[in-house]
Amino acid sequence: MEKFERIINSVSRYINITGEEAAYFTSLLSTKLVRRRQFILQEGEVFTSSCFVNNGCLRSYTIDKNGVEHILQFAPPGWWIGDFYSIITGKPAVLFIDAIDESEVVLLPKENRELLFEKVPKFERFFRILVENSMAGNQQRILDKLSLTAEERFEKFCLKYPALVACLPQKYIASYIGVTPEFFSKMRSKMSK
Amino acid sequence: MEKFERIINSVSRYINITGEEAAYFTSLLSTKLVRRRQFILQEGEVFTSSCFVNNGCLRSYTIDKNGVEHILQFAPPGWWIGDFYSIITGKPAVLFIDAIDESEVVLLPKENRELLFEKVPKFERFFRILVENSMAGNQQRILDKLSLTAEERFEKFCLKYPALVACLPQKYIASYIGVTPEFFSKMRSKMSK
DNA sequence: CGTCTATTTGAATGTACTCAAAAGCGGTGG
DNA sequence: CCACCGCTTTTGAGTACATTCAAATAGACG
Repeated sequence: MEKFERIINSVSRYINITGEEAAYFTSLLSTKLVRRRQFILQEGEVFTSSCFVNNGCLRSYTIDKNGVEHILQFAPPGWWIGDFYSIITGKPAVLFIDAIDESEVVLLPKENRELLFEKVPKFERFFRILVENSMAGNQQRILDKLSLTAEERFEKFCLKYPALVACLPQKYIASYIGVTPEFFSKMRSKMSK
Repeated sequence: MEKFERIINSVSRYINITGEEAAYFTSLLSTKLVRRRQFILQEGEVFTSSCFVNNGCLRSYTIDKNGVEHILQFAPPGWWIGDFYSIITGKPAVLFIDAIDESEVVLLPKENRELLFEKVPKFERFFRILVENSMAGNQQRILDKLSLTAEERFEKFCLKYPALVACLPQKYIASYIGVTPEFFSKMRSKMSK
């Protein structure tokens, strides 16, 4: 299947799967088009699917008691996005997830992921490695927020996600690094001198 | 083995293992006594072992360019601690890990963990679940740092780790929630009114 | 072209930090 | 047993980084 080529390639970078296993895997998947600003998840819904981005770009975030958005993650093509809390507990999600650009995503529902683990146990390995890598990144992000200034966090962001810096509205970057859009704007003009 | 009882129990909460598998697992482990303030890892060393706490308490942290410590994690009994970056990449660690109290830890070196995955694949499942749970917690911590005030973060910390609040020096809690010890002290006295 | 949203700019404010000094607390040795 | 030492916590004054609110400007899209 054309539309599952990317996810198969992504999986194959960590584990070897036969054509048969790949066929079984893709039988558990579905694709979905998500329009700009369209939600695939709103806080309070149960959302237990893991979501792989074929193209476009999504983001996950919360909205605090003052109505301010705080972005947890961007998901450009080839990345996974979801709500771990909801996937693990089966309870309502704490996050919103929507599309920044028109996107195509691949969905792997929790029940199917569990079937996959039963039938093809090496997928346990794939998801273990995937989440261990994410974990290393998230731990670094916590430390960065604790120890770096806003300018330094922005510089790191630019190095880590050069493609995103070019295409994201800067209020999203401000939210991700943890400052207000106004302060971010002032900071940028100061940095360019 | 007495000293591996706790880790076996911990693993058994997520996967069923036979006596034989447990025996193989424990053959890959070693224990170590860590005295108060003693390091099991200093930044720049390669440290690829996963570390399970039998008793006592450890912490992982970085030291920034001004010499200030920033605590990433506390590891009371039953918790795992390590440096994901070093485990995954094999490169020098970015963290320090030392004992807050006299502790006994169980060490699982990376090579042994990989042997374990080969021989008893369901351990892939155990570690996947373990790290998915950690991931959910870490994502929440990022969002808390982005959206909550220092007071709110402290209140959450008290709810989540009541046992730690009672026994940790408060400068460690300050570091974990991301404020200076001086500010933390003032905040506490303000909150108690 | 007009509307809607994003970005910039400025002034006032607040949260948290730095530096300095004092007070508290626990362990150790005389 | 108490005096001293080192480390943690408290307190205060001054400061800095980042926020809020408001308004102006710039861009994007139908």
